[in-house]
Formats: sequence, structure tokens, C-alpha cells
Amino acid sequence: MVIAEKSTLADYAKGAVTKAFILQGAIEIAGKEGLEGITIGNLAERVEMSKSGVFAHFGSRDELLIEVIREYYRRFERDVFEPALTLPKGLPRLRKMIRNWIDVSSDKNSPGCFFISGAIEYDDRPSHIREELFKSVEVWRNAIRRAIKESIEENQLKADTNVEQMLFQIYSVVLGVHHDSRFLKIRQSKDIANKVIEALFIL
Amino acid sequence: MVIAEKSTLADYAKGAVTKAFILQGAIEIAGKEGLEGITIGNLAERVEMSKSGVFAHFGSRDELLIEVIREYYRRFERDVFEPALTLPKGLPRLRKMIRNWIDVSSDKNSPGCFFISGAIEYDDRPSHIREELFKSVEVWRNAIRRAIKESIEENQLKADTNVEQMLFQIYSVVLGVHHDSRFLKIRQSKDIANKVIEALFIL
DNA sequence: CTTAAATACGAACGGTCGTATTATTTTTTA
DNA sequence: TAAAAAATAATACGACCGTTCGTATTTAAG
Repeated sequence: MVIAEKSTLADYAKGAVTKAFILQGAIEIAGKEGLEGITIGNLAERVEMSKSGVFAHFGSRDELLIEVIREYYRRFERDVFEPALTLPKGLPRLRKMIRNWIDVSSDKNSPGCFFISGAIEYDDRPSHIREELFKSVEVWRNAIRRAIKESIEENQLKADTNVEQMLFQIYSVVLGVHHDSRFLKIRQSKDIANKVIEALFIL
Repeated sequence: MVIAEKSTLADYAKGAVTKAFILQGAIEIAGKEGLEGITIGNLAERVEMSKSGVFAHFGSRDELLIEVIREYYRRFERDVFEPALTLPKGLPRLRKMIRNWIDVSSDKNSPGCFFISGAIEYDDRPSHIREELFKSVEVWRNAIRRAIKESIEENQLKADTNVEQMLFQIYSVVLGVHHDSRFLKIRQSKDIANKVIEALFIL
């Protein structure tokens, strides 16, 4: 099945449409219950299919979770990373990346950042799922690293900025806003987070 | 059963000893698999008892998890908070509290900080377990708040220090070191974290 | 229009889950 | 040391887990 030759979504093989629909349901479950909260049973119920019907699309629960992570990664790229590319290299772009990330991490209507919740769920559990998650996180971290370096090159960050430390600080702030807004339900955590980020960026 | 009247551990009612042993096993499981990774079955296997024998000590899985959280809280208090009380009020004490916290959060031989992993596991799941966890976290956060305020009073932190923002920044750094050392397996994350904390404390 | 392939379903499997009930053993008390 | 109490085990239950299998239905291709 060569999807690329088809023109509109409606022309896709039915299976691909259904699969996308299932993945959407899975992401919604994971947003509330975590990736480990996805079971074939509750997912089948949500998408109103039989367990075996859902299962057939993936072959195993592990493969399902891996595809969920891949799909989430695509959305993260689309919603968080790519919109920042419209801004010029350097600090403007870096700032936009982080602001977008803070938005998805603190917004209670979004499923929350799987890179963050997944990191806790799989921190001590070697598995293919962990590997897939790790890969996604590393790609994202490399994008941040690059944006930091470009900000230095553009003289928008101090020349002696320690890239790894800056990355640590940025990542920590987003972990913080995720924690405070989701677990503690602190409403103004997003504002504090953005303030702390701006302080990091003062030359 | 008035435990306080007994003199040595061996004199305790057998049930209390067994219960403590079970809780120890539960904490070890939770350190690897998370609190939700504790099941009556795998716990019974670990402590070499029957499921029903383990179960009888708690009456329900929820109650078991709540007691695990209480026991973890006691240990946290003992290992992280109380040792800092030997230092004088203000920055020395605050610094020690955070250093101890960073230690338990980054040490791969310790079970990791349940305040952090639990916050993710129960961020969107109202339950008695979540409430118990929330209570513990709030007590700890209040201890940090107080130490920050005392540092301000001692003129060791700027007079216009925003307490909530400082708390956010401290908490974020520990979330960061937990993430980097446990999920990403970055060895030097503890050093970076301590460096960032020190930078926060420069007047 | 026929037919092969893709898709979905229902039923069932061996396991594990938390929990309740009943029985047995061990410990404490009188 | 016998009786009472506490602790542990044995067994069973219904629910759900991921997965397999055979079959029906729907879709796409010839």
C-alpha cells in the first residue's frame, strides 16, 4: 500500500484511517493515565471496536505504544518545534521553542508532554518503549542545543555560556511547570516559568 | 498494642515487624517500577509470603500504598530534612536540605524520590493515594519555604527575593537532576544541579 | 460482477489483578 | 499450660490483561 500516491485522506486505505483514529484515542488515554494506562481493552472501548480489531493493527501492545510515541513525536514537532522555525535563528527562535513547550506542558486540556511523563514511567525499565522514548527526547534536546549555540553565535547569549548547563536549566524549568500545573494545580506556574526562562536569557 | 512501651525491636509484636518488612519490600519495588508497580502478588513474592498474608496487614491495596507513602515520608524526613537541622537557620540549613534532596534524587541505588515520581503517576488521578502524596509534598514545600524566608531574614538572600519563584526554581532543579540521572543516565547531572543551586543563592 | 485481500469481530486461552472467606498455624495472654 | 488472639495461609471469585484463532464482513482490484 503506497499511501503517497493517494491524494486525499478519504482516499487512504480504510485501515490507515482507522489506525490513525485508534492512535488518537490512545494519546487521549495516555494523557490522563500515562502511557502505561493504555490497555487494549480500554482503548477498544474508547474507539468502539473489539479488542481483537484494535490489536490487529499493531500486532502487540509494545508495538502499539511505540507507534503512540512516534505519533506524539510528530505532533510535538508540528506544534512545538516547527512554528519556531518562522522566527530568525538565535534567541527569538529558542525563546519561541521553549514558550511553545511550556504551553503544551502546562495546558490542562492537552495530554501533557509525553517526553516528561514517559521519562518517569520508564526511567528504570529497559524496553523497546523506553528506547523509542529516549530517541525522541534526544532529538528534541539536540534541537534545543543547536538553538542555544546559535544564540551564542548571534551574540544573544554570553560567549562563555555553558551549553549543557543552559540545557539543564531550560529542561528543569519545563519539568517544573509540568509538575506545578499538573500535580499541584498551581495556575500561575506558567507565568513564573516564563519569567525564570527570561532571566536565563539576560545577557 | 502500645509499641512505645516495648524496649527492643525483637520485643515488638510479630505483626509490626512483618509489616515493616513488607513495607520495605514495597518501597524497593516502587523504586524500580513506581508506586503503581506495587501489586499484592509481586510484593508477596518478594517478601516470600502468601498474597493473603500480605493483604491481611493492610486491608486493601489503596491502604497499602498510603502506608508506603507515609513510610517513605518518614524516611525522607529522617534522611533529608532532619540532618539539615544541625546547621544554623538560614542559607546553611537551606543549602543542606537541597543538597540532601539532590543526593537521594540522583543516587541510583536509592529508590528515587517518590514525591517526584508519584507526582507524575497521580497528576490526573484523583484518589486517596494522590491526596496522601499531595500532603507529604506540601509539608516538604512548606519546609523549603520557611528555610527560604529565614535566609532572607538572615540577609543571606536578597530582601526582595520572591519566595514562590525561588521555591519553583529549587524544585525545578531537583526535578531536572532526577530526570537527567535516572532517565537519561547522565552521570554529571548532580554536579550541574549543585552548581545551578549555588548560582541561585548568590546574593 | 467476481474474487481475492484487507479488515473487524467473537470467543476463548492462560495469567494476574484485588479481594473475600475459611482454615490453620503461631504468638501472646491468663 | 490451656485458652484467646493474632498472624498467616489456602482457596476461590469475578474482572481484566495481552494474545490467538477461526470466521464473517467489508473493501479494493481484476
